[in-house]
Amino acid sequence: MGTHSMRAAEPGTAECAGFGPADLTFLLHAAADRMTVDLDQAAVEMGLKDVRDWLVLAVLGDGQNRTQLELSKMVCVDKTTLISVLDRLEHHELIVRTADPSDRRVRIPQITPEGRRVYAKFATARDAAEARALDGVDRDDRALLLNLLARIAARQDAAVATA
Amino acid sequence: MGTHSMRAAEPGTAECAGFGPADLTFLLHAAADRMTVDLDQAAVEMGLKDVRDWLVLAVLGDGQNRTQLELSKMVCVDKTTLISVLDRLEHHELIVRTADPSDRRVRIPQITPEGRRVYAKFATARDAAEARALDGVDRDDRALLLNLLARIAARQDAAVATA
DNA sequence: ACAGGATCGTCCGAGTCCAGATGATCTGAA
DNA sequence: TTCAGATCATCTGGACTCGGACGATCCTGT
Repeated sequence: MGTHSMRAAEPGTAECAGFGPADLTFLLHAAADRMTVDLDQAAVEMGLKDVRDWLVLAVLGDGQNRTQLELSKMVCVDKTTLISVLDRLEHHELIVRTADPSDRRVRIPQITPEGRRVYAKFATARDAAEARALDGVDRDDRALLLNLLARIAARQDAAVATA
Repeated sequence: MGTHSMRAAEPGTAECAGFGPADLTFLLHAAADRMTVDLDQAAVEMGLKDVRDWLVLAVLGDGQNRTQLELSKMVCVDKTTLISVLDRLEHHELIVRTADPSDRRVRIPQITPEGRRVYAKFATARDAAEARALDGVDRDDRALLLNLLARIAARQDAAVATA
């Protein structure tokens, strides 16, 4: 996309009428959309706005210090958009922006205890959603799925190859 | 989403820094994003705007008559957004909006010969992108991947279950 | 025949997104 | 030191998105 959404057509009632081209890109979007519908709903139920809010908490959860810029790359959200996410999380006191003593430009977002609590709560909703999505799929196949997805997601470059 | 983007952070140079939570939803988005970066680029190179433009052509390709509403559900694009896509495609004479003789409300978008030509051209770019993404993955695993994705994408309801 | 309601495509307005600019700060070379 | 250029977070303007409203049309019951 550059960058465009390809987001769900019908959020709540979301149809995304069960098929479409057996196209990898299409199926990835459709599947992602489907999951997001569930998780966004769970998010609002516990005071967040989006799955993205939760993803940020998830990344922050490991306690490693990260620049906002690093964070934006990790969660695949534009740096300018991330600002509003962090503003919201900070307002709800789920994170705090601390100053980096060694570089006064950067702000290090850190998760608060309350943030951890919300994160954990949301995690169970996520597990439930994944369980529903993969109902009847055995452990090996699930592992393979995640493996392949991670592989595709990790292909940093490739496009530049021919250049 | 309802509906939000979770789109790529850095479109062109797109990083989406190689990892993130081993979370199904996250990986789906990241993988979809990665594919989209490649395909969007291919799209603009041949005069389209988005992968979505191409997806519409793909769905229209089978020659079946479809309502714009049906179409919007199929490609997972909001019905109002689809209008601008169709406007653009029509302007480039890749599709035409024909009238349904049996219902004067509906308009049946149909692909033109030129549309088919562009579609076919894009298909090779898509194949190349998929080949790059799944390089080194054997045939069985690819089939399983597509299978599982289709399965997740097809889960129409589920959310309404508890209600 | 007709009214009430559903469904089609389209439009509008409020909200969201992002490319690029801005200001503050760091780094390295002179 | 000083200064030019990189890099951080943030802001801003213009584009995009989508929920809800709209006219046109169809359908069903009476």
